[in-house]
Amino acid sequence: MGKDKWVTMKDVADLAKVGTITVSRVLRTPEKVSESKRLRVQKAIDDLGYVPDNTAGALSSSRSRVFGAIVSTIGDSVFASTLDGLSGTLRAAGYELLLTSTGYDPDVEEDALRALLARRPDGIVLTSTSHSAGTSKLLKSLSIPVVEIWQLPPAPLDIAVGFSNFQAGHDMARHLIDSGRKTIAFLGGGGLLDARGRRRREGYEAALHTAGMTPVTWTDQGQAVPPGIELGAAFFDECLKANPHIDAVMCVSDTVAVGVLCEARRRNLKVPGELAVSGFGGFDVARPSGFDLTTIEVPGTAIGTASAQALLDPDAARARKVIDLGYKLVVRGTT
Amino acid sequence: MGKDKWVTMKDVADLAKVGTITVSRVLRTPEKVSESKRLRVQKAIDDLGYVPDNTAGALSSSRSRVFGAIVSTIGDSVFASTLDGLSGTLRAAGYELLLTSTGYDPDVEEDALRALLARRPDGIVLTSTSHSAGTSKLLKSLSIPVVEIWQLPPAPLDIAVGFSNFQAGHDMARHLIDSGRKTIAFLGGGGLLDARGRRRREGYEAALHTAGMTPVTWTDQGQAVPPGIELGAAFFDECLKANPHIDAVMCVSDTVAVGVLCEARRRNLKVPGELAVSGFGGFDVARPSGFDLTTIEVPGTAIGTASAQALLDPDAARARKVIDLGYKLVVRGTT
DNA sequence: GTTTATTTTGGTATCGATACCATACTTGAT
DNA sequence: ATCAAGTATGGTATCGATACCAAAATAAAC
Repeated sequence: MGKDKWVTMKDVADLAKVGTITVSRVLRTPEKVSESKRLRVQKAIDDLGYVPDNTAGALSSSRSRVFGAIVSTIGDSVFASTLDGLSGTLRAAGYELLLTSTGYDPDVEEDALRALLARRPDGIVLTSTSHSAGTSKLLKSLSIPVVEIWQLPPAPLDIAVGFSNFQAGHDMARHLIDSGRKTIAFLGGGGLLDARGRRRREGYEAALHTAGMTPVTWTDQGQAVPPGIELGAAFFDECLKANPHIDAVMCVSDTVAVGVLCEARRRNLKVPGELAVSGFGGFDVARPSGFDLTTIEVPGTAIGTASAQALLDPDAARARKVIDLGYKLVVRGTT
Repeated sequence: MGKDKWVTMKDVADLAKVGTITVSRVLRTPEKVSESKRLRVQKAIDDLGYVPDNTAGALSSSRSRVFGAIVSTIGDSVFASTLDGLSGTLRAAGYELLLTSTGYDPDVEEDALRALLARRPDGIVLTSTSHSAGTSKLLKSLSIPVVEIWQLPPAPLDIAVGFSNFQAGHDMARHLIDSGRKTIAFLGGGGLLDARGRRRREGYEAALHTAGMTPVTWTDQGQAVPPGIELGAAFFDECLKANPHIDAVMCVSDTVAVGVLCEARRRNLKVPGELAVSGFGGFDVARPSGFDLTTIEVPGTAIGTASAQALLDPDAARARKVIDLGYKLVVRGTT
């Protein structure tokens, strides 16, 4: 076992023959310390292998230099790119990321938030935009920046970074309508758990409504996890039984779309001749699958870096309030 | 905006007419407090909306209830499942996870570690097993558990959780040899960055050597990121030019294997008739791709939960030192 | 050379919870 | 009724860094 004693700032100060506060300044605001002392202190730090204690610093300065993030799952590749962007940008600025996942259980969110707040973070990132009453109350009482990412909420609590799922769903539906499809179904996005998918579906419904068409949606209300490939195939199978003359399927995600495409291939349906298929995501399973899927590409990493900047400079971000990074409708071979 | 004042433990104690220490005990060791006082304190906590300050608690108890993790990238789906397992198990035990990514830059590791140690974590998880001299020195001087995950190192610093990449590479090569392949190439795993992939390749080389066969490896030494699908296809293309009579390709990852399979399809090579292809990973792109890929499945989530347990009960874990969770050779349609 | 502005430096109180020790209060046994 | 053993409770010092203010050193201005 190693030594249990940490070198303290006082040890460094004594060795360098300065006051502790000077050591503190060398680390935080080196430009305010004369060169000679700065070098002496730096040498003492190196010699002793001093590692500052931020828990103490956080207590006295009430700035923890930590940001908290609450995501549904880390494994969800959607958030993974965002987290990379976030963590990278924050680390470069000397901050750390405290990560909590709720595992798609909305009841966990408030608990997770309380646990996070106990660490007195300098800011919080949330990936969900609908919160329980307790959560909202808690968030509103905070004086730290709160950044809601991915889905742009109608009334952001503080700062929002993302894009409009509704608009994206609407655009994709328009694309299918404009390319002459007559019966367009929507698969997935039913669960209350996934507000983002639901908004996409609502965009789809609005577009069809405007065009005088009847929405056909197929979803498993009770799902506890986001639908996978198998589920996509099954949805499509059932959906086709109920509505045989469907000529386009808009999917809540690329994963579901790949399932549909597999099932379509099995049935020898010509894509896009007899059936158009679209996805959503643009960076997960679509490319490796080899299906040349029409999809909506979302700016995952950009959301990460933009929200990091919002956390680091909340006033600048608050001036904009809602930072819409848009998305890209990528038309490829399946429509 | 909002109020800037946090409710303190003293406020709760005053309202409940008890000492601060009793409030502390209600939160940490409720069984040591009489029922009447416990209820009174609990009510005061709820009424005031008290959120404890763990930064203060960490300072006085020198237990931060935070664990640190250093990963190469969060986005890498390989670690994502592990992180989910880790974070989930830790949160259930009342701990938080401080996450840092090095972005495949080994020089960053020591910096990241220092930054992490400044938060005085109760334990550390590392995804890399070869460390700089400075990093090793730092790690050895710690009295907290250090868990190295994924690749089992020959000499673990403290506790190791994972499986043997060498053994896995060896097994897969044996499988190809046993099924009668004569010229087996290995794609990828060359970069110094990816110690895990390199170990797989070394296992492959050992197996071929034992069988009296000549290894054919193809890799881009200078790569800064793990090879993707396109690179897999390109590797295979070049490799085939140099060695036309290859009848099996063992890939460092599923992603590379999918690239090879795409290229093989383009060239009308019969799989597995003319060419056998194997991957590694078992949970990322292989399934969605629709190729029925023979691969090695690795216990991603299990590594996460097992390392969480190791952090929470280091003494039990240290008794085993190395926790080998194994892997699964899954023979499917491509070999 | 003296005064004024500016920079550099250190002492001490403080942040909020917990450890440690001492005291008050139970309970059960004699 | 008394004492021992155990449990419940509170007072106070403490963790390590930073804020705040005051003092000292230096530079600039006349």
